[in-house]
Amino acid sequence: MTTAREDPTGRGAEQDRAAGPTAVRRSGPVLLAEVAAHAGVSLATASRVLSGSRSVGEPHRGRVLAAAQELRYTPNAQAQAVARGASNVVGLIIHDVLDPYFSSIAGGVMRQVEERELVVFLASTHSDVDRELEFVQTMRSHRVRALIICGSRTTDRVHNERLAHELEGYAAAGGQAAVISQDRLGTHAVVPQNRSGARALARELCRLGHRRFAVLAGPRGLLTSRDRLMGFREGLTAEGVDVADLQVLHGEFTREGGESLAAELIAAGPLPTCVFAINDVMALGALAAFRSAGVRVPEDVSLAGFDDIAPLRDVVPSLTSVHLPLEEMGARAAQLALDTEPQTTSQAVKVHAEVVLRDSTRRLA
Amino acid sequence: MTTAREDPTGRGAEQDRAAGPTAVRRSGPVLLAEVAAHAGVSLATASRVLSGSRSVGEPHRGRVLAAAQELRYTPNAQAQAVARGASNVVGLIIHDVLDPYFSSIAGGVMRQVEERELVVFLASTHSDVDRELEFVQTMRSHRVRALIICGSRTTDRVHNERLAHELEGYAAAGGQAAVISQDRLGTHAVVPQNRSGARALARELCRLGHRRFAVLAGPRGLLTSRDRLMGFREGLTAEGVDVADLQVLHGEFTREGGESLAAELIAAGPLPTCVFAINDVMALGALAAFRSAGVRVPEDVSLAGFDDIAPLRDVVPSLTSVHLPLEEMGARAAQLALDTEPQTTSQAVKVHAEVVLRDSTRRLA
DNA sequence: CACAAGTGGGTAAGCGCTTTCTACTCGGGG
DNA sequence: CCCCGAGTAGAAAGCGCTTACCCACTTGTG
Repeated sequence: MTTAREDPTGRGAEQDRAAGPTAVRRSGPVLLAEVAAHAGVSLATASRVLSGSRSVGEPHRGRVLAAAQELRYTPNAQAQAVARGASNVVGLIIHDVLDPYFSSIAGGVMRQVEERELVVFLASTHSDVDRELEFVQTMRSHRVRALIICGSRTTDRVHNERLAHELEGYAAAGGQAAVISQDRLGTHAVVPQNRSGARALARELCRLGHRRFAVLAGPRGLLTSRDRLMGFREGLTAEGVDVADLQVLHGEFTREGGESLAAELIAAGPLPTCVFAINDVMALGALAAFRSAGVRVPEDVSLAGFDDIAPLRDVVPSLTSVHLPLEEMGARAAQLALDTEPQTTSQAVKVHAEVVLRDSTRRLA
Repeated sequence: MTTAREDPTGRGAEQDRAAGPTAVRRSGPVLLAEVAAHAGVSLATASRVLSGSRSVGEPHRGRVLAAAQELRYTPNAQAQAVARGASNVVGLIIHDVLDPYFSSIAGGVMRQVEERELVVFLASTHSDVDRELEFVQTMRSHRVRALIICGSRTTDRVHNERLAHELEGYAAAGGQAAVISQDRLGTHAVVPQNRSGARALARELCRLGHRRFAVLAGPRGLLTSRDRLMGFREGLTAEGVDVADLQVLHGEFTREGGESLAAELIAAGPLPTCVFAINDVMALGALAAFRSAGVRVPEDVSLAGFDDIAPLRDVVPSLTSVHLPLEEMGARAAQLALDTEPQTTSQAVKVHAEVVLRDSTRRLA
């Protein structure tokens, strides 16, 4: 009784009387076994030639290479991963590719990944915590060798615990993870200095003569938003501004969020002299709202954002913001996850946030 | 020699009496075999419960689920793919995540992919044809069930043939591919009507009274650029404008490209009344160049772009462009690649390009 | 009450690779 | 002349999982 093992090509040994080149083509990808058969060597030898794991003598080596070429053989990466017990894929979880904040970070990650000849699994959560969790699972399932999660963390305790639990499982299985924005998940972390950046921004704005501020903040539970707001308050206090009458409006962390909050602000009555949108995307929305309401920036109101995203370059008036090296942050996170030895304790890299004053914030007379 | 291999649970094969604290934990992920052992059932049963491939009776079913939960089992997706002979990953090849044109398309693709509970491999070529080829190989290697390639195709014959060859191999192995921008690769295609869009744009601009134009075009070999230029020329001719003195400058297909071409244009002497940048990213660069040279848009020169990318919303003056439903194009490509039966002949979907006149192009007196 | 059809469990044969182990051929030193 | 590596090929045992196949056991039916 012939077992399939003895017929490496996967074709029937019996039916295939003329086992030569005219053999019936199986459908689907070409197998290593077919290459080996074509070259007249064993499976092991073919494997060794193609993956270069051991030297193979010249008569054989050339034949295998030729056969692979001729048959257009492409190794099955999944099978290789299973056999080797190690994959060469990296997971990247972001909120949304369409948001410049995330695409910049993704760009930085991609560069690092490409340098190492790995591939990346991209998943976007659209700010849904359940999807986030689900994706971490998926990534674990695919045994990604490194996992990078970026996107503002929340104060949602239940979710954070679940996530930490999941990441622990991932780490236990030998995976490396890096989170951008928060370092309380037991993984490596790249942490932008949101609080001190916002503090510095408040100081600069006060020095321009502003005293009456409004903040367009993100959802209450968002850490990034909370930290920046906190820093901003501290900065104001330090400059002697009474924080009691600081207007704080909470809304979505998006362009639309910024737009509608600004509209609210306009409708609410006398504008403050300066508005701080907690991130640039919201600032752009606010700018649009101001423009369509006939409120001039910076003549009627000054406007500042945070992140210094790329599209800011083309906006008039140029927007004051707090610069974060987004691509570099992505790259850094990738490095942490990729270049650290598995058993090392997790590292946290702080990223400086630098105030950049531009035309959207004017000096008060 | 490790005996642990022969006993997947890492515990005694018989009763679990010796288990407990002394159990030797293997490192790495939890295996299905461990779950099965923990639940006291066979590997097959555990597999059936977890993947739901066959009904399993209640005493066992519950035990397996509990064991999986307790041990935090996560199936090895790679091994599943190998065993099942089918993967659930989709490949997406773009030029650059940082370019809004591509990130929009990617957004559309992602949505479709997520709806189907698949994952995506993202690769960016940075406009390097060799990398493109390489990535197609990689994707083949990973046996992605669908592959979406987007990014302007070139006239480079050698490369196109290699690519077509590679894609043929991919298709032969049962893969589905869709290309955005060109339909000559034997795959499904989503083809924006670049030529007719540019033609319509030319007509509208002429109707605004413009006669003297300059085109900031991309690299000569780029099909997208070539088609748009051709359409623009046709449109001008149709409106009775002599194409002979149309200024055409070739440069990079990027913001910097647009910026330096515009600078060249300014330096070269008297400006035409209207400049057509072959895509929006270049238009934004041109706008910046004009601004810093003190050339007012649209007072001194009108400016139009193509694609209608998202960041255009925040630019002043609002930019005239030719709208392409980018996200939808990505979604459409994903659908073609994912919902078509393998043996069907490849389809080409044409995408209408709609002129949108805005403030950057003025009517001449 | 024998018999076909239907359930649900285990055994083991795969999936397409890698890698260990074994076997064999050579060239030299004792 | 034999024995000992060195070097290289092949057989086969994995990798972690799915599933065909088999069998013991219900049920329902004539």
